[in-house]
Amino acid sequence: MTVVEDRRSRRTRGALRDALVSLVLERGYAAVTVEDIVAAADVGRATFYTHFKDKEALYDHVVSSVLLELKERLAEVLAPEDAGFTGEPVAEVFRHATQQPDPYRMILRGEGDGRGLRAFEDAWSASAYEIFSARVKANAVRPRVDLQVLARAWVGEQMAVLLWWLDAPEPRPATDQVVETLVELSRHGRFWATGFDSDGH
Amino acid sequence: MTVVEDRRSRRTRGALRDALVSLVLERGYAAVTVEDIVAAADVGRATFYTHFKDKEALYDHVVSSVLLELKERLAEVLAPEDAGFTGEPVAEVFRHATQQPDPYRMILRGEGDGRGLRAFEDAWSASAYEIFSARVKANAVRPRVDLQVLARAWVGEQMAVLLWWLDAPEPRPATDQVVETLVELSRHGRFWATGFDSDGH
DNA sequence: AAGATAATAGACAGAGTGTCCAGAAACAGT
DNA sequence: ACTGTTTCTGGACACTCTGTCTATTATCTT
Repeated sequence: MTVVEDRRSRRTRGALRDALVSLVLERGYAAVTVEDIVAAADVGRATFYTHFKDKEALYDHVVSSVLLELKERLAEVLAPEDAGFTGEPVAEVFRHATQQPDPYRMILRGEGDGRGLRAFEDAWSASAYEIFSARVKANAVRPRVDLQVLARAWVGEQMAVLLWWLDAPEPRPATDQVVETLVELSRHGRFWATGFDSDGH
Repeated sequence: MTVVEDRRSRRTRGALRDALVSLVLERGYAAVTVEDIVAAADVGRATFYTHFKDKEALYDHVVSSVLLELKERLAEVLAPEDAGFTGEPVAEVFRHATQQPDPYRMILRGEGDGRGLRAFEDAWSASAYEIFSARVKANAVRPRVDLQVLARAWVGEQMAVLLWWLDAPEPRPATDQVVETLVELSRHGRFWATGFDSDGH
Protein backbone atom coordinates (compact mmCIF):
# COMPACT_ATOMS: atom_id res chain seq x y z
CA MET A 1 0.00 0.00 0.00
CA THR A 2 1.56 3.21 -1.18
CA VAL A 3 1.44 6.04 1.30
CA VAL A 4 2.08 8.71 -1.27
CA GLU A 5 1.06 8.29 -4.87
CA ASP A 6 3.76 7.88 -7.47
CA ARG A 7 4.69 11.26 -8.86
CA ARG A 8 3.86 10.18 -12.42
CA SER A 9 0.39 9.08 -11.44
CA ARG A 10 -0.16 12.24 -9.51
CA ARG A 11 0.87 14.41 -12.41
CA THR A 12 -1.14 12.47 -14.96
CA ARG A 13 -4.29 12.45 -12.90
CA GLY A 14 -3.94 16.13 -12.20
CA ALA A 15 -3.48 16.94 -15.87
CA LEU A 16 -6.51 14.85 -16.83
CA ARG A 17 -8.59 16.50 -14.13
CA ASP A 18 -7.70 19.99 -15.29
CA ALA A 19 -8.14 19.12 -18.94
CA LEU A 20 -11.61 17.74 -18.35
CA VAL A 21 -12.76 20.74 -16.39
CA SER A 22 -11.53 23.35 -18.79
CA LEU A 23 -12.75 21.51 -21.86
CA VAL A 24 -16.17 21.01 -20.33
CA LEU A 25 -16.45 24.68 -19.49
CA GLU A 26 -15.40 25.50 -23.01
CA ARG A 27 -17.57 23.12 -25.04
CA GLY A 28 -19.92 21.35 -22.70
CA TYR A 29 -19.55 17.88 -21.25
CA ALA A 30 -21.20 15.95 -24.07
CA ALA A 31 -18.99 17.53 -26.71
CA VAL A 32 -15.78 16.51 -24.98
CA THR A 33 -14.22 13.21 -26.01
CA VAL A 34 -11.58 11.15 -24.30
CA GLU A 35 -9.34 11.94 -27.24
CA ASP A 36 -9.80 15.65 -26.60
CA ILE A 37 -8.97 15.19 -22.96
CA VAL A 38 -5.75 13.27 -23.50
CA ALA A 39 -4.70 15.73 -26.19
CA ALA A 40 -5.24 18.68 -23.86
CA ALA A 41 -3.54 16.90 -20.98
CA ASP A 42 -0.73 15.82 -23.27
CA VAL A 43 -1.06 12.21 -22.21
CA GLY A 44 -1.26 9.00 -24.24
CA ARG A 45 -4.74 7.69 -24.77
CA ALA A 46 -3.84 4.30 -23.36
CA THR A 47 -2.71 6.03 -20.21
CA PHE A 48 -6.13 7.48 -19.67
CA TYR A 49 -7.62 4.03 -19.39
CA THR A 50 -5.09 2.87 -16.82
CA HIS A 51 -6.45 5.58 -14.53
CA PHE A 52 -10.14 5.85 -15.32
CA LYS A 53 -12.73 3.53 -16.77
CA ASP A 54 -14.16 6.25 -18.97
CA LYS A 55 -14.99 9.94 -19.16
CA GLU A 56 -17.74 9.53 -16.61
CA ALA A 57 -15.36 8.02 -14.07
CA LEU A 58 -13.02 10.96 -14.44
CA TYR A 59 -15.91 13.36 -13.99
CA ASP A 60 -17.07 11.53 -10.88
CA HIS A 61 -13.55 11.64 -9.53
CA VAL A 62 -13.44 15.40 -9.91
CA VAL A 63 -16.82 15.84 -8.27
CA SER A 64 -16.08 13.65 -5.31
CA SER A 65 -12.69 15.29 -4.77
CA VAL A 66 -14.34 18.66 -4.50
CA LEU A 67 -17.06 17.33 -2.28
CA LEU A 68 -14.64 15.58 0.02
CA GLU A 69 -12.43 18.61 0.36
CA LEU A 70 -15.43 20.80 1.12
CA LYS A 71 -16.66 18.37 3.70
CA GLU A 72 -13.35 18.47 5.53
CA ARG A 73 -13.28 22.23 5.55
CA LEU A 74 -16.83 22.43 6.81
CA ALA A 75 -16.06 20.02 9.60
CA GLU A 76 -13.41 22.39 10.91
CA VAL A 77 -15.69 25.38 10.75
CA LEU A 78 -18.60 23.67 12.42
CA ALA A 79 -16.52 22.14 15.18
CA PRO A 80 -16.59 25.01 17.68
CA GLU A 81 -20.12 24.49 18.98
CA ASP A 82 -22.24 26.43 16.57
CA ALA A 83 -24.08 28.68 18.94
CA GLY A 84 -25.78 30.91 16.45
CA PHE A 85 -26.50 31.10 12.81
CA THR A 86 -23.59 33.20 11.71
CA GLY A 87 -23.61 32.03 8.13
CA GLU A 88 -20.13 30.74 8.64
CA PRO A 89 -20.74 27.48 6.76
CA VAL A 90 -22.05 29.40 3.78
CA ALA A 91 -19.05 31.67 3.81
CA GLU A 92 -16.77 28.65 3.88
CA VAL A 93 -18.40 27.23 0.77
CA PHE A 94 -17.94 30.51 -1.01
CA ARG A 95 -14.30 30.65 0.02
CA HIS A 96 -13.72 27.12 -1.16
CA ALA A 97 -15.37 27.94 -4.47
CA THR A 98 -13.11 30.95 -4.93
CA GLN A 99 -10.08 28.74 -4.66
CA GLN A 100 -11.17 26.43 -7.43
CA PRO A 101 -13.87 28.23 -9.36
CA ASP A 102 -13.73 26.06 -12.46
CA PRO A 103 -14.73 22.73 -10.96
CA TYR A 104 -17.47 24.54 -9.08
CA ARG A 105 -18.68 26.17 -12.24
CA MET A 106 -18.73 22.85 -14.03
CA ILE A 107 -20.73 21.23 -11.28
CA LEU A 108 -23.17 24.05 -10.67
CA ARG A 109 -23.94 24.48 -14.33
CA GLY A 110 -25.27 20.96 -14.37
CA GLU A 111 -22.59 19.58 -16.70
CA GLY A 112 -22.53 15.82 -16.68
CA ASP A 113 -26.30 15.64 -16.84
CA GLY A 114 -26.60 17.21 -13.42
CA ARG A 115 -25.02 14.31 -11.56
CA GLY A 116 -22.52 16.55 -9.82
CA LEU A 117 -25.18 19.11 -9.14
CA ARG A 118 -27.41 16.55 -7.48
CA ALA A 119 -24.57 15.11 -5.43
CA PHE A 120 -23.71 18.57 -4.25
CA GLU A 121 -27.31 19.44 -3.55
CA ASP A 122 -28.02 16.23 -1.67
CA ALA A 123 -24.95 16.53 0.51
CA TRP A 124 -25.61 20.13 1.27
CA SER A 125 -29.32 19.64 1.90
CA ALA A 126 -28.62 16.83 4.31
CA SER A 127 -26.28 18.90 6.43
CA ALA A 128 -28.59 21.89 6.21
CA TYR A 129 -31.40 19.73 7.51
CA GLU A 130 -29.24 18.61 10.40
CA ILE A 131 -28.22 22.12 11.31
CA PHE A 132 -31.83 23.24 11.19
CA SER A 133 -33.24 20.48 13.30
CA ALA A 134 -30.43 20.75 15.84
CA ARG A 135 -31.29 24.40 16.15
CA VAL A 136 -34.99 23.73 16.48
CA LYS A 137 -34.28 21.37 19.31
CA ALA A 138 -31.79 23.61 21.05
CA ASN A 139 -33.98 26.69 20.94
CA ALA A 140 -37.21 24.85 21.55
CA VAL A 141 -39.00 26.59 18.71
CA ARG A 142 -41.61 25.16 16.44
CA PRO A 143 -40.57 25.71 12.82
CA ARG A 144 -43.11 27.43 10.62
CA VAL A 145 -42.46 25.16 7.69
CA ASP A 146 -41.41 21.60 7.05
CA LEU A 147 -37.68 21.41 7.60
CA GLN A 148 -37.18 19.24 4.57
CA VAL A 149 -38.67 21.87 2.32
CA LEU A 150 -36.77 24.51 4.18
CA ALA A 151 -33.47 22.76 3.61
CA ARG A 152 -34.14 22.28 -0.09
CA ALA A 153 -35.21 25.87 -0.53
CA TRP A 154 -32.24 27.21 1.36
CA VAL A 155 -29.74 25.12 -0.56
CA GLY A 156 -31.35 25.94 -3.87
CA GLU A 157 -30.97 29.57 -3.07
CA GLN A 158 -27.32 29.28 -2.06
CA MET A 159 -26.39 27.32 -5.14
CA ALA A 160 -28.13 29.69 -7.52
CA VAL A 161 -26.41 32.68 -6.01
CA LEU A 162 -23.08 30.92 -5.84
CA LEU A 163 -23.18 30.13 -9.53
CA TRP A 164 -24.29 33.63 -10.37
CA TRP A 165 -21.41 34.95 -8.32
CA LEU A 166 -18.81 32.66 -9.88
CA ASP A 167 -19.95 33.61 -13.36
CA ALA A 168 -20.02 37.32 -12.57
CA PRO A 169 -17.26 39.30 -14.28
CA GLU A 170 -14.29 40.14 -12.11
CA PRO A 171 -13.92 41.90 -9.84
CA ARG A 172 -16.66 40.03 -8.08
CA PRO A 173 -18.50 41.52 -5.13
CA ALA A 174 -16.78 40.55 -1.89
CA THR A 175 -17.57 37.14 -0.51
CA ASP A 176 -18.59 38.47 2.86
CA GLN A 177 -21.01 40.88 1.36
CA VAL A 178 -22.83 38.28 -0.72
CA VAL A 179 -22.95 35.91 2.20
CA GLU A 180 -24.25 38.68 4.42
CA THR A 181 -27.04 39.28 1.94
CA LEU A 182 -27.96 35.62 1.91
CA VAL A 183 -28.11 35.41 5.68
CA GLU A 184 -30.11 38.59 5.80
CA LEU A 185 -32.61 37.20 3.31
CA SER A 186 -32.84 34.03 5.24
CA ARG A 187 -33.74 35.92 8.40
CA HIS A 188 -36.13 38.58 7.27
CA GLY A 189 -37.46 37.61 3.88
CA ARG A 190 -37.02 39.37 0.63
CA PHE A 191 -38.40 42.85 1.12
CA TRP A 192 -38.57 45.80 3.42
CA ALA A 193 -41.42 45.73 5.83
CA THR A 194 -42.51 49.04 4.39
CA GLY A 195 -45.60 48.23 2.46
CA PHE A 196 -43.87 45.62 0.43
CA ASP A 197 -45.31 42.76 2.39
CA SER A 198 -48.72 44.18 3.03
CA ASP A 199 -50.33 43.71 -0.30
CA GLY A 200 -53.94 42.87 -0.95
CA HIS A 201 -53.74 39.22 -2.01
CA MET B 1 -46.82 27.12 -45.51
CA THR B 2 -48.91 24.51 -43.82
CA VAL B 3 -51.33 25.80 -41.24
CA VAL B 4 -51.66 22.47 -39.50
CA GLU B 5 -48.83 19.97 -39.44
CA ASP B 6 -49.28 16.73 -41.33
CA ARG B 7 -50.74 14.15 -39.00
CA ARG B 8 -47.83 11.78 -39.60
CA SER B 9 -45.29 14.40 -38.66
CA ARG B 10 -47.28 15.33 -35.61
CA ARG B 11 -47.47 11.76 -34.43
CA THR B 12 -43.83 11.01 -35.13
CA ARG B 13 -42.57 14.09 -33.38
CA GLY B 14 -44.78 13.42 -30.40
CA ALA B 15 -43.58 9.85 -30.14
CA LEU B 16 -39.94 10.94 -30.33
CA ARG B 17 -40.51 13.60 -27.71
CA ASP B 18 -42.10 11.18 -25.29
CA ALA B 19 -39.51 8.50 -25.96
CA LEU B 20 -36.65 10.87 -25.26
CA VAL B 21 -38.11 12.12 -22.02
CA SER B 22 -38.92 8.74 -20.56
CA LEU B 23 -35.62 7.20 -21.62
CA VAL B 24 -33.67 10.09 -20.18
CA LEU B 25 -35.48 9.80 -16.87
CA GLU B 26 -34.79 6.09 -16.89
CA ARG B 27 -31.11 5.98 -17.86
CA GLY B 28 -29.83 9.53 -18.00
CA TYR B 29 -29.33 11.68 -21.09
CA ALA B 30 -25.84 10.53 -21.98
CA ALA B 31 -26.78 6.87 -21.92
CA VAL B 32 -29.62 7.31 -24.40
CA THR B 33 -28.79 6.80 -28.08
CA VAL B 34 -30.75 7.80 -31.15
CA GLU B 35 -31.23 4.10 -31.79
CA ASP B 36 -32.83 3.71 -28.37
CA ILE B 37 -35.13 6.60 -29.04
CA VAL B 38 -36.39 5.39 -32.39
CA ALA B 39 -36.86 1.90 -30.99
CA ALA B 40 -38.95 3.22 -28.10
CA ALA B 41 -40.91 5.52 -30.37
CA ASP B 42 -41.33 2.72 -32.91
CA VAL B 43 -40.05 4.87 -35.72
CA GLY B 44 -37.48 4.20 -38.42
CA ARG B 45 -34.06 5.57 -37.71
CA ALA B 46 -33.96 7.45 -41.01
CA THR B 47 -37.17 9.15 -40.00
CA PHE B 48 -35.56 10.61 -36.93
CA TYR B 49 -33.10 12.53 -39.04
CA THR B 50 -35.79 14.03 -41.24
CA HIS B 51 -37.15 15.72 -38.11
CA PHE B 52 -34.13 16.50 -35.98
CA LYS B 53 -30.48 17.05 -36.64
CA ASP B 54 -29.46 14.93 -33.66
CA LYS B 55 -30.34 13.99 -30.11
CA GLU B 56 -29.47 17.44 -28.89
CA ALA B 57 -31.88 19.08 -31.31
CA LEU B 58 -34.69 16.88 -30.08
CA TYR B 59 -33.83 17.74 -26.50
CA ASP B 60 -33.79 21.45 -27.30
CA HIS B 61 -37.13 21.10 -29.00
CA VAL B 62 -38.64 19.57 -25.89
CA VAL B 63 -37.20 22.25 -23.66
CA SER B 64 -38.33 25.15 -25.77
CA SER B 65 -41.81 23.69 -26.14
CA VAL B 66 -42.19 23.56 -22.40
CA LEU B 67 -40.76 27.01 -21.99
CA LEU B 68 -42.98 28.51 -24.65
CA GLU B 69 -46.09 26.95 -23.22
CA LEU B 70 -45.22 28.19 -19.76
CA LYS B 71 -44.59 31.66 -21.05
CA GLU B 72 -48.03 31.80 -22.62
CA ARG B 73 -49.71 30.63 -19.47
CA LEU B 74 -47.83 33.13 -17.36
CA ALA B 75 -48.80 35.94 -19.69
CA GLU B 76 -52.45 35.22 -19.00
CA VAL B 77 -51.99 35.11 -15.27
CA LEU B 78 -49.97 38.29 -15.12
CA ALA B 79 -52.27 40.24 -17.41
CA PRO B 80 -54.77 41.56 -14.85
CA GLU B 81 -52.59 44.30 -13.36
CA ASP B 82 -50.63 42.52 -10.71
CA ALA B 83 -51.50 44.59 -7.73
CA GLY B 84 -49.88 42.52 -5.05
CA PHE B 85 -47.53 39.67 -4.65
CA THR B 86 -50.01 36.85 -4.44
CA GLY B 87 -47.63 34.16 -5.55
CA GLU B 88 -49.91 33.53 -8.48
CA PRO B 89 -47.09 33.17 -11.02
CA VAL B 90 -45.41 30.60 -8.84
CA ALA B 91 -48.63 28.67 -8.49
CA GLU B 92 -49.05 28.69 -12.25
CA VAL B 93 -45.62 27.17 -12.75
CA PHE B 94 -46.45 24.43 -10.29
CA ARG B 95 -49.74 23.74 -12.05
CA HIS B 96 -48.02 23.57 -15.38
CA ALA B 97 -45.46 21.18 -13.99
CA THR B 98 -48.19 18.92 -12.65
CA GLN B 99 -49.62 18.56 -16.09
CA GLN B 100 -46.38 17.34 -17.61
CA PRO B 101 -44.16 16.29 -14.76
CA ASP B 102 -41.72 14.23 -16.81
CA PRO B 103 -40.32 16.95 -19.04
CA TYR B 104 -40.05 19.16 -15.98
CA ARG B 105 -38.22 16.46 -14.09
CA MET B 106 -35.83 15.97 -16.97
CA ILE B 107 -35.07 19.66 -17.17
CA LEU B 108 -34.79 20.35 -13.46
CA ARG B 109 -32.52 17.40 -12.85
CA GLY B 110 -30.03 19.01 -15.16
CA GLU B 111 -30.18 16.31 -17.83
CA GLY B 112 -28.62 17.46 -21.07
CA ASP B 113 -25.67 18.99 -19.25
CA GLY B 114 -27.92 21.54 -17.60
CA ARG B 115 -28.79 23.36 -20.80
CA GLY B 116 -32.50 23.10 -20.12
CA LEU B 117 -31.99 24.02 -16.53
CA ARG B 118 -30.10 27.15 -17.44
CA ALA B 119 -32.64 28.15 -20.06
CA PHE B 120 -35.37 27.75 -17.51
CA GLU B 121 -33.44 29.60 -14.85
CA ASP B 122 -32.52 32.47 -17.12
CA ALA B 123 -36.04 32.96 -18.38
CA TRP B 124 -37.50 32.78 -14.93
CA SER B 125 -34.87 35.04 -13.37
CA ALA B 126 -35.44 37.65 -16.03
CA SER B 127 -39.16 37.86 -15.41
CA ALA B 128 -38.62 37.72 -11.66
CA TYR B 129 -36.30 40.67 -11.96
CA GLU B 130 -38.91 42.57 -13.92
CA ILE B 131 -41.62 41.84 -11.42
CA PHE B 132 -39.40 42.91 -8.58
CA SER B 133 -38.26 46.16 -10.09
CA ALA B 134 -41.76 47.06 -11.23
CA ARG B 135 -42.87 46.59 -7.66
CA VAL B 136 -40.02 48.60 -6.28
CA LYS B 137 -41.01 51.45 -8.53
CA ALA B 138 -44.74 51.20 -7.83
CA ASN B 139 -44.36 51.08 -4.09
CA ALA B 140 -41.51 53.52 -3.94
CA VAL B 141 -39.45 51.34 -1.65
CA ARG B 142 -35.74 50.94 -1.56
CA PRO B 143 -34.86 47.26 -1.80
CA ARG B 144 -32.58 45.92 0.91
CA VAL B 145 -30.57 43.82 -1.50
CA ASP B 146 -29.48 43.92 -5.09
CA LEU B 147 -32.44 42.90 -7.21
CA GLN B 148 -30.29 40.75 -9.46
CA VAL B 149 -29.16 38.65 -6.55
CA LEU B 150 -32.67 38.63 -5.22
CA ALA B 151 -34.07 37.28 -8.47
CA ARG B 152 -31.43 34.56 -8.69
CA ALA B 153 -31.97 33.53 -5.10
CA TRP B 154 -35.70 33.48 -5.43
CA VAL B 155 -35.67 31.44 -8.61
CA GLY B 156 -33.10 29.02 -7.23
CA GLU B 157 -35.36 28.44 -4.31
CA GLN B 158 -38.44 27.87 -6.43
CA MET B 159 -36.68 25.43 -8.72
CA ALA B 160 -35.20 23.40 -5.92
CA VAL B 161 -38.55 23.05 -4.20
CA LEU B 162 -40.33 22.34 -7.45
CA LEU B 163 -38.00 19.46 -8.22
CA TRP B 164 -38.27 18.14 -4.71
CA TRP B 165 -42.01 18.30 -5.02
CA LEU B 166 -42.13 16.57 -8.40
CA ASP B 167 -39.92 13.78 -7.16
CA ALA B 168 -41.86 13.35 -3.94
CA PRO B 169 -43.89 10.12 -3.79
CA GLU B 170 -47.57 10.45 -4.54
CA PRO B 171 -49.80 11.71 -3.16
CA ARG B 172 -47.88 14.93 -3.20
CA PRO B 173 -48.67 17.76 -0.84
CA ALA B 174 -51.19 20.12 -2.39
CA THR B 175 -49.82 22.68 -4.82
CA ASP B 176 -51.41 25.59 -2.99
CA GLN B 177 -49.87 24.56 0.27
CA VAL B 178 -46.33 24.35 -1.09
CA VAL B 179 -46.72 27.63 -2.89
CA GLU B 180 -48.10 29.23 0.24
CA THR B 181 -45.02 28.06 2.10
CA LEU B 182 -42.75 29.56 -0.52
CA VAL B 183 -44.49 32.91 -0.44
CA GLU B 184 -44.43 32.87 3.31
CA LEU B 185 -40.70 32.20 3.33
CA SER B 186 -40.16 34.94 0.85
CA ARG B 187 -41.96 37.42 3.07
CA HIS B 188 -40.72 36.65 6.50
CA GLY B 189 -37.56 34.63 6.21
CA ARG B 190 -36.93 31.13 7.33
CA PHE B 191 -37.67 31.08 11.06
CA TRP B 192 -39.98 32.28 13.74
CA ALA B 193 -39.00 35.55 15.24
CA THR B 194 -38.88 33.76 18.59
CA GLY B 195 -35.23 33.71 19.43
CA PHE B 196 -34.31 32.04 16.23
CA ASP B 197 -33.02 35.16 14.65
CA SER B 198 -31.43 36.68 17.69
CA ASP B 199 -28.21 34.79 17.87
CA GLY B 200 -24.80 36.06 18.85
CA HIS B 201 -23.14 39.23 17.65
C1' DA C 1 22.14 0.71 -9.77
C1' DA C 2 18.05 -2.46 -9.70
C1' DG C 3 13.50 -3.67 -9.41
C1' DA C 4 8.96 -1.89 -9.63
C1' DT C 5 5.66 0.84 -11.65
C1' DA C 6 3.83 3.96 -15.16
C1' DA C 7 3.53 5.79 -19.88
C1' DT C 8 3.26 4.97 -24.61
C1' DA C 9 2.15 3.90 -29.70
C1' DG C 10 -0.26 1.13 -32.50
C1' DA C 11 -3.62 -2.33 -33.64
C1' DC C 12 -8.16 -4.24 -32.95
C1' DA C 13 -13.28 -5.04 -33.01
C1' DG C 14 -17.43 -2.95 -32.00
C1' DA C 15 -21.03 0.64 -31.23
C1' DG C 16 -23.17 4.59 -32.69
C1' DT C 17 -23.52 8.48 -35.97
C1' DG C 18 -25.24 11.09 -39.86
C1' DT C 19 -26.24 10.86 -44.87
C1' DC C 20 -28.18 8.99 -48.91
C1' DC C 21 -31.31 6.36 -51.80
C1' DA C 22 -35.41 4.23 -53.90
C1' DG C 23 -39.63 2.13 -52.94
C1' DA C 24 -43.82 1.82 -50.02
C1' DA C 25 -47.34 4.00 -47.32
C1' DA C 26 -50.26 7.66 -45.72
C1' DC C 27 -52.00 12.00 -46.43
C1' DA C 28 -55.04 16.32 -48.11
C1' DG C 29 -57.86 18.36 -51.45
C1' DT C 30 -60.88 17.95 -55.02
C1' DA D 1 -62.32 7.67 -55.24
C1' DC D 2 -58.47 9.67 -57.62
C1' DT D 3 -54.14 12.06 -57.66
C1' DG D 4 -50.24 14.56 -56.72
C1' DT D 5 -47.62 15.48 -52.54
C1' DT D 6 -45.46 14.39 -48.41
C1' DT D 7 -43.72 11.28 -45.07
C1' DC D 8 -41.92 6.84 -43.63
C1' DT D 9 -38.88 3.16 -44.31
C1' DG D 10 -34.84 -0.38 -44.45
C1' DG D 11 -30.47 -0.96 -46.05
C1' DA D 12 -25.93 0.62 -47.22
C1' DC D 13 -22.13 3.75 -46.57
C1' DA D 14 -18.01 6.09 -44.47
C1' DC D 15 -16.71 7.96 -40.35
C1' DT D 16 -15.63 8.93 -35.34
C1' DC D 17 -14.99 7.45 -30.94
C1' DT D 18 -14.61 3.79 -27.67
C1' DG D 19 -12.42 0.40 -24.73
C1' DT D 20 -9.00 -3.40 -24.63
C1' DC D 21 -4.59 -5.44 -25.42
C1' DT D 22 0.45 -6.00 -26.15
C1' DA D 23 5.19 -5.11 -26.36
C1' DT D 24 8.43 -1.53 -25.52
C1' DT D 25 10.35 2.49 -23.37
C1' DA D 26 10.71 5.89 -19.64
C1' DT D 27 10.52 7.21 -14.97
C1' DC D 28 10.11 6.60 -10.39
C1' DT D 29 11.53 4.84 -5.47
C1' DT D 30 14.73 2.92 -2.33
